[in-house]
Amino acid sequence: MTFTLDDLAGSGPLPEQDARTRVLETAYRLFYRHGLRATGIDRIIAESGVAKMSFYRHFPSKQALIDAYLDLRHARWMAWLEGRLGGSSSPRDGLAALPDALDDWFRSPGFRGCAFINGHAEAGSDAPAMTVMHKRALAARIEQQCEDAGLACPGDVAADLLLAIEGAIVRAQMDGADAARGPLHRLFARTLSDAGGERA
Amino acid sequence: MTFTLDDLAGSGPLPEQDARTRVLETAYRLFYRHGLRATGIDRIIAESGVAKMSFYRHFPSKQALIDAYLDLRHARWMAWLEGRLGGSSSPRDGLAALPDALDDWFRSPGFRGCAFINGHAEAGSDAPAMTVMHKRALAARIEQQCEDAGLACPGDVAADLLLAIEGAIVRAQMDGADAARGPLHRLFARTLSDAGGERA
DNA sequence: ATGTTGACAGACAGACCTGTCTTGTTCAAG
DNA sequence: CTTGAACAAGACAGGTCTGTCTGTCAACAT
Repeated sequence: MTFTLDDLAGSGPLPEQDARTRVLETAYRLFYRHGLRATGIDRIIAESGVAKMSFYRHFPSKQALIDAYLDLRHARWMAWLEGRLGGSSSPRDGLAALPDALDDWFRSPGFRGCAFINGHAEAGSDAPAMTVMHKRALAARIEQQCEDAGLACPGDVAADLLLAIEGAIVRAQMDGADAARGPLHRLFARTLSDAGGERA
Repeated sequence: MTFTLDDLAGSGPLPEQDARTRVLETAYRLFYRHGLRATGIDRIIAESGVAKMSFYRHFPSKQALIDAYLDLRHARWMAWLEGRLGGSSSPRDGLAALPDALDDWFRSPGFRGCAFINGHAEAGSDAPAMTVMHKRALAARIEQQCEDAGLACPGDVAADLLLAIEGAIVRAQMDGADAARGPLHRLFARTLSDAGGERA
């Protein structure tokens, strides 16, 4: 399944959900759209239609909510990647389909870059464990896909692709999806070509 | 000249400088190290040894100081790039020398990513003009270097290199310089090779 | 000598942010 | 029916943030 990543939380949370879910979904939307520091507890509480004490019953602090948000973001992002990677017939085609998948993401209405890159940038000099963890997991997943595809030097290829992915996310965030599309496709084609597959 | 980018403001500002310079240099160091929102006016004032009214005489608001900081950062970064780009004998060698230059930056003590990517991430949904401007200027400079080097499709090559540069900065920031070094060199080599030069 | 200019020191206001507490309501299990 | 858990609404405290204001001082030009 290939649901979009940022649309699904675009509208307000359903009032049918329980308090914790409403808070988390509202935080998911506001944290991603406006940033961690710029989003105050009061706004999350107001927009999720929840009492302050209900919030603090489920999340002992704002930091706990941020952690839960990043956990959820990680789970959804990896599930989205899995859907896009596994949608092709072969592991190598799955890798080759990544640029188009990312391009779809870049053009989705609520796109505002990678939540973990943004979170890391906001965190300043203190190291946020979750953001690094997400990138490590992504790197491991890409490398596994390279191994499954039988590419030469899967570690190097995965590192190259990952660097291109990060660059494309940043380019799309700052200069629009069109600025990332061409370079990302070319860099992927060259890297996969060098790794032993046929050139597109 | 190839001065480092983040070291020079590592120690406190010299008390001999005038108030505006001391404020700006302190902001340069604190904004980059801890982020824009996390750095309060009071701290900048205290660490620069300046009166609050002196600060507000030179900068009408915190946003004005942020703008001045980004201006200074842009000027210094482009000057650094110019020194690294022009240090080689030919324009093409200048491009080929970029991965090593960036690697030096990634390993410099105060490195914490690109100030403009970080600033853009902090700004949230409102568009900060300065951050986009910096990337446009960088793109134009790289493209000009590609033209000077006589490469085929200089626009495409410059876009590819720029995407690799952004990716390397993010990878180095989140996972260390070693995570960026190999992929950046390989992506540069492949791109320059495809553009008509000899392969390293 | 006197006025001007720039700077230092710090109090202060108003807004915002996190987190605690109080009060009242709903609803379901015992 | 009673009891207790989850929840809504909102006051409150303590801190921090930006930006304004009042004084004081030293250098310097007229």
